[in-house]
Amino acid sequence: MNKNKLTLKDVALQLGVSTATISNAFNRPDQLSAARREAILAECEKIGYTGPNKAAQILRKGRSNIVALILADSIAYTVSDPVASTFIKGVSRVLQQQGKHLLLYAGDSESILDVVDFVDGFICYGAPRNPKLAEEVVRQTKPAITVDFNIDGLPSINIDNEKAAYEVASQAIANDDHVAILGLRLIDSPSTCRIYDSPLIEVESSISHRRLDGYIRAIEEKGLIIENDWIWHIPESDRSFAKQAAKEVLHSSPRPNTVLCMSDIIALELLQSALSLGIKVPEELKITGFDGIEEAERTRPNLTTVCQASDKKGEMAATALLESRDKDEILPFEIKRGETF
Amino acid sequence: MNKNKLTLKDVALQLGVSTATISNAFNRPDQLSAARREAILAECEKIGYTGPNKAAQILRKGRSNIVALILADSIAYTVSDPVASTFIKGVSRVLQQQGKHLLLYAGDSESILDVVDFVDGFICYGAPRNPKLAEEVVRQTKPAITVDFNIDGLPSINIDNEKAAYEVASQAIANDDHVAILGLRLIDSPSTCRIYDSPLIEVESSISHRRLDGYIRAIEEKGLIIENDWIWHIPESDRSFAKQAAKEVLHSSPRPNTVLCMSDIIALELLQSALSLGIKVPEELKITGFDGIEEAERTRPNLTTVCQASDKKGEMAATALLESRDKDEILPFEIKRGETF
DNA sequence: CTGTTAGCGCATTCAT
DNA sequence: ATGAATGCGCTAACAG
Repeated sequence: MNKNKLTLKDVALQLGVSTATISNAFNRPDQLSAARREAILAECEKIGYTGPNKAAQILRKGRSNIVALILADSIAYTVSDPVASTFIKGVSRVLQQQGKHLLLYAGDSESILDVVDFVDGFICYGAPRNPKLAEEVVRQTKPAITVDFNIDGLPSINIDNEKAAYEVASQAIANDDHVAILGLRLIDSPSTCRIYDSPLIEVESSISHRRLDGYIRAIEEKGLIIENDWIWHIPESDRSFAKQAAKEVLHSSPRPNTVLCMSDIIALELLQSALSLGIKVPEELKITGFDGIEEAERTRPNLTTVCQASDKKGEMAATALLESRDKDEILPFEIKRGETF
Repeated sequence: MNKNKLTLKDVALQLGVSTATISNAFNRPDQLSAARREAILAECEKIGYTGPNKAAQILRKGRSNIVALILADSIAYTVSDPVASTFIKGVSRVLQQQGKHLLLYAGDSESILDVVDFVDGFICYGAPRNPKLAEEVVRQTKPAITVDFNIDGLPSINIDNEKAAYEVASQAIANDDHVAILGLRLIDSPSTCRIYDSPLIEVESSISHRRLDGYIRAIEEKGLIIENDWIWHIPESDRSFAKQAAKEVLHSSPRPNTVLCMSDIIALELLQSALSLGIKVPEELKITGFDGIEEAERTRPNLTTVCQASDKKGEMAATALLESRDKDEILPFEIKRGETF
């Protein structure tokens, strides 16, 4: 038994036909008679040739069937985030169904240059932590699509974050409430803190700032105002950061009775902290979340939140990329009324 | 501006040097003077050549820097499983650090043939749902390693599941207990059920069966016996399946007062079901889990479980693959005593 | 329907 | 330290 892999040429030689015929047997059934094709494939099977070398095909065809999913953060962080992993779920479902492969690409990598040549396209899920990646995606020529943020001329998939935030806040807030906001990545700080007068970061296309806009619109519409020291910045949707923020809010005086949270993870930490302090939810504290993760339905009381169907978003992103759709999509959201107000 | 990508040849021509020199400038710094190299790289930067085409490199060098992680199940299922995603976390950390890329490969795919030619190696995390994949992994020649199961001559990474199960069970069980087991993938059934006399599946290398062995050894050592109708089969570590099983156990008579669960997800569902029925844990019901997921520490009461450091396992798997270590590893585990017994 | 040929873009001898 | 030539394994044109 020969350990050296058979090549198309070897096989052609052995079967006494030309390389093109073997190639066609595998790639273009219409180029030869079914009988001949069957015979050839059977022979190949017998001699242990499993088909044309994929590496060579990639070079030759310029297509690999690999799609890169560029994440906002490291892979490590992303796979343990329920929203992101639900998105990945949707993406992977479509890709697998279409015979495509999924390459996970960290948003804090140096560069996409080492995959751009062999990948078929890019799905960018959230603004990559390393902004250089976004620039590189624009500069290259493979199809690409962004989700939850925008890049120059690329099609994008989003929900209307401003409107969603506005709606959930509107429903939660009463005219005489004292409102606080637990925000996500609002300013450039590695730790949880009130934003005070710190400059907001990447304000243009940041979903957090759209949500902030929506919250503030709702607040002002009730005739209230919110000062910057009642707005917290949380560097990432991580439980321990969130817990810190929750603690600060609940121990600040006067204690807010309505807290708008920019993610369910944050809201759940706040909820748990509040309960363990004996604060009654929603009587003494109303809470809204954002995202609609599964865990938020399981808690008691369950969370009122903005449901965005992340898996659908993933499916849509993959589909849009594969069909090279070119227009932006705004996906619907749904306010899911729970028991936290 | 030329939209056609520059090739090594183009650049060589423009700079008036040979292609080999350009290639060496990028790949083999020792083959030319530092000064010359710098000059060439600078020129390349200026004319917009970002380096040798990776697709061509894959063919030429036979290396892509892509590692395939073959999962037991679909990607969709796997990313939302806390144990698996923790494992991925560990893998990805090492890969990123080594400049390797991660291709997620579903265990229910048809075949690995369409990636085997360009991938640098395989990490197989759990026995793939499609057993053909495991065979294909053996037959091919790229480095490969298995985790949580075994394949023929491949190195593997495991914990001693039998011993871990034995230890946690030993600690939990008292001499006059009535014990039940909530098992995972014990028989070939798509739904939750007691195993009765159904034939056990893939008994040899299945971690579930090793755990079962350990549980039973502990039980018998206490002078007890467990009948097959007190052992449940749960098709996958999924909350709704687990909830069903929990319900069955808690409503069976006589109700067991000790339940050994083969995953934390299962244990957590049981815990929650028990509490909502007003059953006191651990006074009326002792529960053990398996895995040591984060959520199991957060619950009240928190779970007594077998902690296996899945992220370390992932790191170890990636490292072992990249360094082509050839021997099996048995990783340590730790019984984490919580409040559920 | 089949065979011949010319690259895809590069890395690596082997000369110089 | 450098340049010319060879082929990694395949596919798409084209010719027959």
